[in-house]
Amino acid sequence: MLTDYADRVLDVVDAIPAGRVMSYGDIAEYLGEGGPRQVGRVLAAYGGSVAWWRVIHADGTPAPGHDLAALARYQEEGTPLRSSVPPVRVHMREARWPGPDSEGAS
DNA sequence: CGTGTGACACGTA
DNA sequence: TTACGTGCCACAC
Repeated sequence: MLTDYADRVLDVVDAIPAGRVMSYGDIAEYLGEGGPRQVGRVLAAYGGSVAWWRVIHADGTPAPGHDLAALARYQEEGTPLRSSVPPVRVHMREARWPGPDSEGAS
């Protein structure tokens, strides 16, 4: 059963375009509720249905245990990386995505 | 109902 | 740059 909050999180993650990423805190801030822990918990539970690798820490490091899988996606998606080997780090300054709002923004 | 833990973030050393 | 401590919220025990 997907809670309303989980549904919002998954919706935002699914909206992240290839080559772009968002931090847990960014998503929580975009939704305006909960916190980075809640976002992470949702992805850990239902992340299997979304591009969880596009959701990473504020440092640019992917989820622990899946850093290699995420790395493969980044190389495939063309995500700007600062480090191609562990500790895998995404170039947040360039890859950070403002949110779905930027798609229809004037 | 108290304690521990976690796919986090931030400040400071 | 890494390491440590603290605040945050939700959940398992």
